[in-house]
Amino acid sequence: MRLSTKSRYGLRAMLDIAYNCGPEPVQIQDISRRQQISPRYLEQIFQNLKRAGLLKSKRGPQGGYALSRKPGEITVLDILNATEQDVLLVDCAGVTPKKRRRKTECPFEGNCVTQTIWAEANSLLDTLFGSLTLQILCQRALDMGMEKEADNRAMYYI
Amino acid sequence: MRLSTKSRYGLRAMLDIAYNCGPEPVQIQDISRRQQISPRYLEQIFQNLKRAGLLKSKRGPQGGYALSRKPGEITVLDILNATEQDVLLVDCAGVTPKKRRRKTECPFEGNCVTQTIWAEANSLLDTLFGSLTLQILCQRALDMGMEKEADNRAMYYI
DNA sequence: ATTTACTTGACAAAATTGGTCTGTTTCCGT
DNA sequence: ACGGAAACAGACCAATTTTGTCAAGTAAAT
Repeated sequence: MRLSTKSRYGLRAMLDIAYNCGPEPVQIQDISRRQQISPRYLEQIFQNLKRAGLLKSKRGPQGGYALSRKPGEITVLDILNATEQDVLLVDCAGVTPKKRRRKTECPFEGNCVTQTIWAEANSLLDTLFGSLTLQILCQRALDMGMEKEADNRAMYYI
Repeated sequence: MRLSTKSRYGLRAMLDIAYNCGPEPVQIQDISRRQQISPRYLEQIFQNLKRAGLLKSKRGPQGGYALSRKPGEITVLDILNATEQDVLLVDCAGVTPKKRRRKTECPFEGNCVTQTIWAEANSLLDTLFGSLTLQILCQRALDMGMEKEADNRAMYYI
């Protein structure tokens, strides 16, 4: 019952972009440096986020990644869905798991009390994560006094 | 972010005991048969539950396991804590993980926005699971019309 | 053209999960 | 007292997942 690092890193990275950058694209390197995440691994995570339509990318010099929607329109749930392959606590509780794994079909399908519990837990988490947008997180970061690093890549070329 | 089978099986087994049996001990075999769980594996799970003080055992013939407290005094959270080694979604969000693993110390300890989110989620789950007792689950099972198998082991010796 | 950066996908070490097996200890009924 | 029924302890193992790394390409901008 642990979140994968992909999810944790993914959220950190997305928040980093929302917090530090405007609509212009940021390079992997920058995020990697600020968030202390291996650039290779970040690439991989960003692929997931891109496929999910949360990021858009631009190639070539001065390229990079940018949010494809406004921070207020991206929820933590969106990000988790993109990075976690099992968002649900338990297979049998959800209607449609992304991977139809179900190798061990539960023999008590339908009349299982414990199922109802896991379903409750899932819906609780969905509600929470679905209500948290990147905008809200940015606000919190501001309140916590997290310093904002201006997007001054040029600085490194002086 | 999935629950281990130990937790799921553990809860099913505990509910089974609470639902089907009185204070007299039940054998692994019976639960195994009713819940379709490998007896060997169940043994292992029951060790955890026993160490956590949720089950008491009796050896020898007519031995078995029984709840060590009343069903109203055992919560789902108790069971998860006993069977899951990581109840928390994320290491850095909890004060005291059972295993002090922390190999990858988070570089943003303390001033990390995402931490607050995981902490919120954890506390939400704790509240839910902590409020659900075996008694409540038994009631639900009754309401769902789950048939109760009387503890008639003698039946098999006719 | 060349530089820069994204893309794809193979590879792999390490941890975890899910489960079995062997043997030991304890206790009950006869 | 003794034989068997059960719990107990712990080693063991295969499969999967996680957490990455690496190399070789491909697209875009200058």
